Amino acid sequence: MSTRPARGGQNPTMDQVAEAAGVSRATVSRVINGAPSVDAKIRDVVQRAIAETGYVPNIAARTLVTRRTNSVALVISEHKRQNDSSFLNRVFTDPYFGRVTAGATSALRPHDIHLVIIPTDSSDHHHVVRYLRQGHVDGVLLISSHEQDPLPRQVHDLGITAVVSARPTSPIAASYVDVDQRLGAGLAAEHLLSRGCRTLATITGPLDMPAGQDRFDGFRSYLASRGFGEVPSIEGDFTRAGGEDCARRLLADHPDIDGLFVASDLMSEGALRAVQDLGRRVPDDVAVVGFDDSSAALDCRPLLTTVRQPVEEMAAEMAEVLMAQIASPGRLPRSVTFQPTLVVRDSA
Amino acid sequence: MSTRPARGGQNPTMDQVAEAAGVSRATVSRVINGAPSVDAKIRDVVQRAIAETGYVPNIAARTLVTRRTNSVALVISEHKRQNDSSFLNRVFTDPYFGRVTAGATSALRPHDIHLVIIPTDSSDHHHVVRYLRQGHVDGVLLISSHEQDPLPRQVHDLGITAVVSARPTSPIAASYVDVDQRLGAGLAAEHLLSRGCRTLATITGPLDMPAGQDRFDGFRSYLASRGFGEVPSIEGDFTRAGGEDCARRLLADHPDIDGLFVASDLMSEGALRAVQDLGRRVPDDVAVVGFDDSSAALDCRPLLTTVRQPVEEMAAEMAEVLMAQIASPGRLPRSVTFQPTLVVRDSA
DNA sequence: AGACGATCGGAAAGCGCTCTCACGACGCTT
DNA sequence: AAGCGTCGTGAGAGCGCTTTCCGATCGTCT
Repeated sequence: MSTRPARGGQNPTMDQVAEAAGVSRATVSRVINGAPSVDAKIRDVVQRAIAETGYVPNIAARTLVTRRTNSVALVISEHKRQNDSSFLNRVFTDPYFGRVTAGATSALRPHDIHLVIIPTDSSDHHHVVRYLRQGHVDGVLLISSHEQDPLPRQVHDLGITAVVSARPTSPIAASYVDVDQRLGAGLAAEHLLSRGCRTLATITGPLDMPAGQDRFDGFRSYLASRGFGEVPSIEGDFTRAGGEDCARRLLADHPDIDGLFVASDLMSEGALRAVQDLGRRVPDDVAVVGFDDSSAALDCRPLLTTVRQPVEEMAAEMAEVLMAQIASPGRLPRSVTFQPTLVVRDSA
Repeated sequence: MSTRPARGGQNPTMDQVAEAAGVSRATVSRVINGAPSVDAKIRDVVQRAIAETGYVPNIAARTLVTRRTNSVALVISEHKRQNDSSFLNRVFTDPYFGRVTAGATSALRPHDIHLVIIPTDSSDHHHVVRYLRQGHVDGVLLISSHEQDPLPRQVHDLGITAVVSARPTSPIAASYVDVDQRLGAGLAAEHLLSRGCRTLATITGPLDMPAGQDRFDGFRSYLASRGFGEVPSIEGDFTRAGGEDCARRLLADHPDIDGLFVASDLMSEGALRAVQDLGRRVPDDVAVVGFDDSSAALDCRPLLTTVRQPVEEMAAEMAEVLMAQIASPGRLPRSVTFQPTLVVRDSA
């Protein structure tokens, strides 16, 4: 910190370190990259020189020759809805993305790989694509939740190394990590049934998202397998306010509901509020099961019983798969599916 | 999209474009960088060649010579609290950061500058510092809300071009953008008084954050200037759950409160719920004024009257100042202060 | 018609790094 | 003692781009 670089405020280069240490540039490079074949004494001298000069490698130069940037992008591709001033508000308001970031970071950190977070909506895709093509990153973790999203296909066609957050809806040969959504929804249904609920209903996610669709299907098929017919349902939007609104309407139309499966914790939080505002007790009058097990589940009163999606682990796995893919480009794509679990708390 | 690059899957280089267009590499470079002295016909030919080959400039090579990356970092430096499994959860749960991102992006986009979002807590600072020193970005937008945060000073000492989100607590010569916090709190106090409230109280932000401290001070000084003495206060944590808890305790100790200033919208949301759970009507029994005017204000019932902080505009201004600083490195640091305004809705 | 300036394209030098290759020194075998 | 392999180091090419410097070409003025 004391010794500031020479060269008119510019950072010192490897040549200067080499000169200071009395060795060649190649040796400095070897020390920095941890090559094993460097004499211990020389390594010390070089390291001292590095410290003295305050040398930091210039990654542009390094990237130019290694073709590795040691960073990967986390692209959060969201769909812009109407009456949604900024999709960034949604991204920065839903705990899901924080969990993804945390999980990915934890896997990447040990390998000294940086995570570049890039939220994007459809108006923005070409910017992102350009960014990716310019070689800023070695690969992409692509969080794409919308069925119609063209980004996964684009990224794939461009030959950009990527791992997607869910099974792609169009048949492209890409690696992805997912949770068994249908199983999770079945778990919720089973639990509601087992605690004696007989008049079930569900607030689904947006049905143009695979996650919304699959959870809805999973819920219905489980009930069908147990001899139940169709149950009331209403399509939500994965937001707190939306959940509240849906619950209110659902209960207005079907006052006898005693068990409710809500396809996300955030919506559950709103739903819980509506149910209780309407004078019903939770879980005695209406039992509620959410989906996610995010921090929102703990913000609920009563505490939310919910289907746990191991988002952090899934994101970490995505990162692992991506790193493997980057290391061996010829590698065949593969998919990993995680099993959800039921977390029983107070709401059901 | 049809013509895939040659060179064994590698991206095409400028040389290949030059050959395809029948010109020299220099001319291709000029076309790409919009140099004025290129003949229109030649420019067309080159552009066609670029399209045909699917050429995308390699930014590592470009950065190496220009010493510009055309991206800036948005470093969100948060303090890790106890009982906080992941600080990322806070970052991705508070609408504030989405607004910052949106504002910065809008200013940067026209200049084709990328925003690299980097959330960090104290355990992580050296990673971030290394990232910044390696030259990944041309400058930094530093969102640092905590008084003790060493990052602003570190960044400054390292000579990294940066703009900070609030007046630095230690006296360093850095550019910053801020809102007049005290004025905003005064606005809230004035409004409560003007609508007839006489027994005021406040839920503050964390008092180790300048924002928390200043809003508290501003509120008290305004009241003092109107002849009021000390009012009940309780320190919150800028979270929804914290706000609810604080309101509950405040009202338990001081049942006669009829006007409440809550130092953030997120806390207001919780406080509003607590107040109403306790059987008080809002605003008739207790009037509530928040601070931020974020999306949370519209999630409140009743809709929240709040002090608007123009976060998007502030972030955009930060980006502008940063770009100016990058363009002319010798430029003296400057600060810009925005004025808050009162947004009257239904809660007060 | 000649000369001069303006305009435009090309050659080539590097930006800072990695990594292959060559080479000297040393220790071992035969 | 001569030959061989091994280890540690240095020299140098080259990654893909920008940019300066020059030369060529054109138009214009006297």
